[in-house]
Amino acid sequence: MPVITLPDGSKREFSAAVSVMELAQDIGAGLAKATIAGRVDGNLVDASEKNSVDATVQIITIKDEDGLHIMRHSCAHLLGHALKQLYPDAKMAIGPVIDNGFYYDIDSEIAISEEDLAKIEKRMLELAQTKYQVVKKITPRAEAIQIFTARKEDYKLELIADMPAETEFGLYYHQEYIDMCRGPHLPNMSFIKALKLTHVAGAYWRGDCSKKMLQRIYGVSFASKQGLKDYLLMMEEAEKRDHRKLGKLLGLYHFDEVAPGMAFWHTKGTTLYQVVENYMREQLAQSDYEEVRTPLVMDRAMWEKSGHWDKFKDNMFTTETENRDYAVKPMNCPGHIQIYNQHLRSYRDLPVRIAEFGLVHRNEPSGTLHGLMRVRAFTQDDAHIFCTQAQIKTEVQACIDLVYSTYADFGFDNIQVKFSTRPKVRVGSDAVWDLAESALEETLKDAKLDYSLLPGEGAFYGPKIEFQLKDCIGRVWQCGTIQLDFSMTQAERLNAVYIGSDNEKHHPVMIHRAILGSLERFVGILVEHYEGKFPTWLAPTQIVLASIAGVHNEFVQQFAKKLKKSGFRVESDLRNEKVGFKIREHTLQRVPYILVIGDQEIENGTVNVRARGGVNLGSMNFEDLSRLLLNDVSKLGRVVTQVPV
RNA sequence: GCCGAAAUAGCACAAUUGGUAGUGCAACUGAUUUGUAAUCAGUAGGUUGUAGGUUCAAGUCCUAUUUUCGGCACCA
Repeated sequence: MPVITLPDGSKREFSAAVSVMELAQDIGAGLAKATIAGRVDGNLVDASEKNSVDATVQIITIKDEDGLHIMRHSCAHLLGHALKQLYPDAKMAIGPVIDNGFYYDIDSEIAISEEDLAKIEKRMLELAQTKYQVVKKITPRAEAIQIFTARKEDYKLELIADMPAETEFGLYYHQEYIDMCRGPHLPNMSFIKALKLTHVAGAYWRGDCSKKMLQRIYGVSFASKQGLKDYLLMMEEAEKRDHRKLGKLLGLYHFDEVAPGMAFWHTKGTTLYQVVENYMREQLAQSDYEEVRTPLVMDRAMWEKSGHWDKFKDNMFTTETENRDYAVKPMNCPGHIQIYNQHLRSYRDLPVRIAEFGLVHRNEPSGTLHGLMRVRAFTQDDAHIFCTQAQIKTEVQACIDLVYSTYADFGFDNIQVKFSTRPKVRVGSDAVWDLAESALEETLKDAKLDYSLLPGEGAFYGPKIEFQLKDCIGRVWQCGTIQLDFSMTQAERLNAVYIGSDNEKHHPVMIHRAILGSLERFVGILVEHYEGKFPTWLAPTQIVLASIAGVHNEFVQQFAKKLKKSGFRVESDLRNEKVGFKIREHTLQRVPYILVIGDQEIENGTVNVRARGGVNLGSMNFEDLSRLLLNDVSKLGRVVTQVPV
């Protein structure tokens, strides 16, 4: 006699075990029709699952987040169902839910092309429209093995083999198609109304590059056709922000076959880059760093000693001359230790903070290159802080503070924090790693940051905190990082020392930190974040002066000269074109201010100010305009909502 | 690196079953002297990523290669 408590607190009593679906029918036919699954005492279950004891039950419909999730998961099954009809020899691996959608990994001799997706999608929708019922059968282990053996589903068998403790498995019957899953799933495929298979790509079985590469079919699905439409439109809009497209359109940088993964910065891109770099340089000065420059190429022996050669040589560019081997630096730390070691340090000198806008080269695998986000040559706003163990917390905290104030100035407020611990390939003893990890995590906790753990993702010399930002389509990129290193300074590595108050030699702890990370990547993120509509302090060209006719050109040039003298980045457009044409071009170039100058302005000694977004701020003289511009520049990127559109 | 796809004028794109490589913008020349998102006319621009091959004939088919794109693995 189960008593079921509903979320509103009301209770219903049943004479026998009752399923979620039966409960929904008891409440009303409409609800039953909308029922996807249930949450019984907090656990998600299929709508068909019987419950014989007292419980709290929530009915899940497509309107619930869980309902949408379940529907997407069932979409993966539907994909399997359709795919096996079209490609009977395909073997199904795994088909989980991801953000906005789902994928299924399959193994097939036949390569599925993007064109084939439309065909599969069509079959999926046809199958969904038959409104067939999904039947779940809890199946004993031996029988499940028998079923998948008969069906030649090798990957399902491997999954079963990897769960030796399980005695039974949930098999979902989609007409003739059978999939194995914990569930829950839709009771009926007609809930699926809006889906699209988006792309197909390779993916290693179980994410292991030593295993076979499967074909992964990605799809998205929504509760309504409008939801899908909105999503596709949003993606289309997001792709317009792509820094590779905008970089070309705005004349910021380009890439060339002669140097794959290395940017050619054009003058406007260079300006943007320098504004970012100089901003950071100012922060360094305020935070008591000393800036240095170290060689790009250093003797291979030094890299062997530092541990880089052993752990990192596959990613290093090398060169050789006069029978001596060199490597191009992939990191700045060894160079900074050379500078640290140039004189004997006292404990009174610590912490020593050595910073460099360090150009590093890393021979990244060809398949990883991605615009400015993943390159082979990039400049880190790098620094190494040499300190005592007692100083770690204060120094790490200062770095965290610098990350947050910097990101706020650039207009970012959505920052993901990750804490990465010891990787398989590493230097240093476990005792040292214990020390480093706990020191870093403790600071992270004290800073009250919301972070997630990435076990095994640390640097080879120490654990790290990562600060990640998202690109236009939601891909996450690591930018800032703080890494704790007890190893590199040891005698057997690069042997950095200081004399302690006990008059003995000690090895300092080294904190590796970058705030922006790579200047290249950070600029790429900035381009996408602002869609090229940079706040005035960052805009490569801040002001364009447009003359109406040739007779106005002299005044324009004088006015432009005055603005330049005041430190603004100014262009004059004196071309023999209509002012509408000029405005269109500079609007497309996302210039924050366009100054229009004709007879009226010259007569009054003013300029007519058109702000980005088409707002006419009226005519003003040089002093008023300077005040306006200075005020705008001083805001940096902090007030995101006030960026002109 | 792995799987799949793509590469045509400075840029964005066309080019039937293999049959004379085009259009728009940009560039250049001329006219126009212009008031807040495109003035008009004309001219020029290409070994179709590179290297081979098949064919009477290749942008199109085949092979190799480079780069790019989407993922995967990697990411100090």
